[in-house]
Amino acid sequence: MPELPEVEVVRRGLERWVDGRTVGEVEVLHPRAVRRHPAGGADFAARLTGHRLGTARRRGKYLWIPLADSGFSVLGHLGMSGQLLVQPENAPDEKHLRIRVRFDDALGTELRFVDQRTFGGLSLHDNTPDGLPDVIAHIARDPLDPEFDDAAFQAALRLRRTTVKRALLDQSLISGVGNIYADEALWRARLHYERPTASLTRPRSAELLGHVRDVMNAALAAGGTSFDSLYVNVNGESGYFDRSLDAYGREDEPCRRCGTPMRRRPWMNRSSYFCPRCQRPPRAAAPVGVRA
DNA sequence: CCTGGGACCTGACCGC
DNA sequence: TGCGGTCAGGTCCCAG
Repeated sequence: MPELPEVEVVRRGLERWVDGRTVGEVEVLHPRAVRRHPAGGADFAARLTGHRLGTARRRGKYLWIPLADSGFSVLGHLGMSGQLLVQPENAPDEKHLRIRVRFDDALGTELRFVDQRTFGGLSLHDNTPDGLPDVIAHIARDPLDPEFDDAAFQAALRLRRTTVKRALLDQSLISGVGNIYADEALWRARLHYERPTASLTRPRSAELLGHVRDVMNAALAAGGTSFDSLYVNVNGESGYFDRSLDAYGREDEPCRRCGTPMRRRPWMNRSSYFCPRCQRPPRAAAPVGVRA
């Protein structure tokens, strides 16, 4: 479930609570939680034990902790329902506790990976020369990365033969955007989710990118978006940006700009929320790829 | 190559 | 009360 702002909130929690600590013992309680670690749970636990954790980093929705004394990292993805929690050692196990990391110190807390739907997980990977776990080399920089290349993104967008929301969710083009913030940015930009990317002018795509950044920064300032206790920071607390959403989840409620009831449309096994007046569907165009 | 559709999971909720 | 259908914030893999 979590998108970039929620993952960043978690990263900051890790930076504060586990930075510099040495791993004492690792328990893998569900094999799916380490399915991206091909050598399996026992290998994951053995290779992680004894290492000192460095400062947590993030690209898009991926998080990783470089090991301070080695050339590899613990990579994490929260999937749809994953949580990384720093809990007192004596706190009862969560129902969906999948991995426990104890530390070799006297602070009395441990790191827990909890995940109801098991789409997320942890794994160990060698770092590339630029300090990125090798398996996420294909993930694009995210829009809050100072080195994100706006011009390259806009150019790539125009070359795609797809629709704008699909492009926003394509993590190899721009990372960190998920279903909520895609709908929010499109609403702010007054763009329908099915607008062909090739029809976006440079000013339009620049404006859209600006809205993506604005909505993510605003969500970050509110501690992220959360509708229930499924998404929380490392201390188990929810963010409150859900109160500021303009599009996502607002079916039949009035558009905050024009008052027209918002609509929900099934879209790629999920939903798209939009204002039918502010975000007009694209006119049926000539089939893409047809030449005169 | 690129694009779109389905698979992978558990649980909550709704109507019958 | 139970049952079946739908929905949920993501990513990967494969067919075309």
